[in-house]
Amino acid sequence: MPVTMAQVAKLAGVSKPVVSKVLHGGGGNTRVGEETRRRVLEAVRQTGYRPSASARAMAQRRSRQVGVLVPNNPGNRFTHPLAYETILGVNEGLQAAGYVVALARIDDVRRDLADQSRVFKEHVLDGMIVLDSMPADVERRLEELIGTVVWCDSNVWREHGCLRRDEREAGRLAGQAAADLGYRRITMMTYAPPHRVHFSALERYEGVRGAVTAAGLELHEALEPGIGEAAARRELVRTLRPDAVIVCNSIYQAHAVRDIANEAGRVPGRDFGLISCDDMHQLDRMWPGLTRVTFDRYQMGVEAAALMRCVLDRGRRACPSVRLPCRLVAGDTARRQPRSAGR
Amino acid sequence: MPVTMAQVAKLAGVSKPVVSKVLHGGGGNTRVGEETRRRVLEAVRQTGYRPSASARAMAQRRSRQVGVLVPNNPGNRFTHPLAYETILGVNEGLQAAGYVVALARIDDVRRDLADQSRVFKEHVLDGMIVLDSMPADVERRLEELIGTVVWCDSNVWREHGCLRRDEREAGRLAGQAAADLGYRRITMMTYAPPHRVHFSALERYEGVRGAVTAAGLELHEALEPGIGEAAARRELVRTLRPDAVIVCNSIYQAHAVRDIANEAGRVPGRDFGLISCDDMHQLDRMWPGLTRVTFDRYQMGVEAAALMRCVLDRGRRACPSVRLPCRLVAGDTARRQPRSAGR
DNA sequence: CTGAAAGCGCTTACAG
DNA sequence: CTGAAAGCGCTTACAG
Repeated sequence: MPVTMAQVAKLAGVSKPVVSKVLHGGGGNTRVGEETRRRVLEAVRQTGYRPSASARAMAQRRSRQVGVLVPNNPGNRFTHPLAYETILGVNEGLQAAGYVVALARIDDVRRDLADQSRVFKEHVLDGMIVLDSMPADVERRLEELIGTVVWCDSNVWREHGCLRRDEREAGRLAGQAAADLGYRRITMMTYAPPHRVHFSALERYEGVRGAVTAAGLELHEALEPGIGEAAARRELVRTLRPDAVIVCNSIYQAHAVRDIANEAGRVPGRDFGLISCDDMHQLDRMWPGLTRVTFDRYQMGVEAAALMRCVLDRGRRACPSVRLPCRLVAGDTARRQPRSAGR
Repeated sequence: MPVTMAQVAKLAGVSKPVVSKVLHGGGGNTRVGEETRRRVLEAVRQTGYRPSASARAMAQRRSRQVGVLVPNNPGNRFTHPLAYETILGVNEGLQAAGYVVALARIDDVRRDLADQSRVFKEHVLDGMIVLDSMPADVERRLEELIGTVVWCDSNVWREHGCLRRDEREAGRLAGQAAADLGYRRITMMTYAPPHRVHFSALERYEGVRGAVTAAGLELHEALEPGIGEAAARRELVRTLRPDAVIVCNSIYQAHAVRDIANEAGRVPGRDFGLISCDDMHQLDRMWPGLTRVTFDRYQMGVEAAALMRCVLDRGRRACPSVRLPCRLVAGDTARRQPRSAGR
């Protein structure tokens, strides 16, 4: 049997409210005699008392628990691994404020109420941070189930309570770099669109295109070849030339392109240019030289946590949405091209 | 104000215990009249009632909440990204059994009680799944704070309640492959040891060495060059020959080696052999051709969840530790070598 | 099969 | 500055 507050109170020779005040100062009348406080803390120490979160939650009618909803498409149980960086940032930002972070996955929301996760079926969360985009019906459902939602890196974008990287700027930086370095042929890798396109793909594309056409160049497009698509892979290899640069949407795409190139004995930076609109942690070890737009996803998580606290403490209206900046990292997979015509 | 069980009971014209029984059947005397049950469910539907997790937790003295502890070394806030795969598996396995998964990070345990995370400071968890190894003092502390701990992919290994990949076998498979393919010079990449070496590094090394020496070959070793270490990188490149193979410990290391090679215009599979003892999700997109030992980390999470449920339901003694298998994926970064001497 | 009562361990007004 | 009481929303024996 764990130690209870009543036991601590008894040992300290005070009442429960006093113990409660000593442990969770703040609120209006926090004043407790110096001597009393000492006795209470000593009793806590002696007994090894640890409060019961559920009792507190019940009395206060708030769990001090925030959920993080991660995407989990049926058919791909492990979508969007980069979300983990953000999750850890969220954890840092929330736990520092006394919140516990609970994990939830998108499938949970879609199932019928009967076999839903407790995160949705019961009242467990004070709020939910949604990472990445969700199907529209899920988004609607969420706001009913959980009062307080913060949308992070999601297609949902409103005046308040949302958070995003400036994806258009990411695209612009990548496109600008391609043009500035003097590449003649700029190709952006695109995806075959899934059910619903993530806003970042559109924004990045617009950003790249804007910068490239502003430089008076044409933007080519190419679909990322699948693993088994030998013909498409060969086709891609054919476009790889020293004065051609591939602009990738994601880091996975960049890896895939390097792999396809390597397979044909080609190396980025030497045989063709390669720029990624996105980044990932550990890249400094895996591929430090990749020319890319970098962005601190962990920090995004920390900011999402701050936004959630704002919404929880001061209401949604008080918390304007945030757009986070990004910057270019010059690497060696895209290099300055020799001037073509006489200077 | 959320709907309460009392309101549901009133609307259905029954008492609270009846509602409780209808909603959470099981236990001894679950029998409720068919008509009564119908009325209750109808009332639940009409009111949109959702139980309060904390009230239930308090009455039952269990939170139905399990923590996942992830490593988070000071100085590297984002250690071990692969853990995310396991976390999602844990989530799947536990939420299906009605548990909520909470995240915790190692730093939380080390700090003084005063500013610890609530996950440790209060009673919030029924149990904790530890992913990866923790400093020894943390491990000791954990068992005091949380009664029920499951060790997953950790240096802690006992008769009961632990879970690991068979790392020795992973090394053996990699070493065996290197030898079988006919490479003359086999080099294993090692790390400069950190504070405390993860068991997998030792086991993999032993596995590789066993297989290589059994084949009558010598196992060379090399330290993974850091990013700035130009001399070491050149040195590594010098050892790259068509009849030489590099065996990497981790997937990050494999990427790093490929990067160093590419920098010098070398390509794995053509100019030298490359085998990884480890794998990661999304590799099928990033680097499908890498010859490697594969292992389903997500599944490990699912199994860790099962182990936790076992420990929670039937006690530690009833749950023997588990060692998970792995297998080789033949890729194209390591190829069969031409026979040297006459056949 | 169903209901009334007690209790889980806290916090929050409310008196002193 | 401190204590006694009521209440948070459930579940668990215990009677009927």
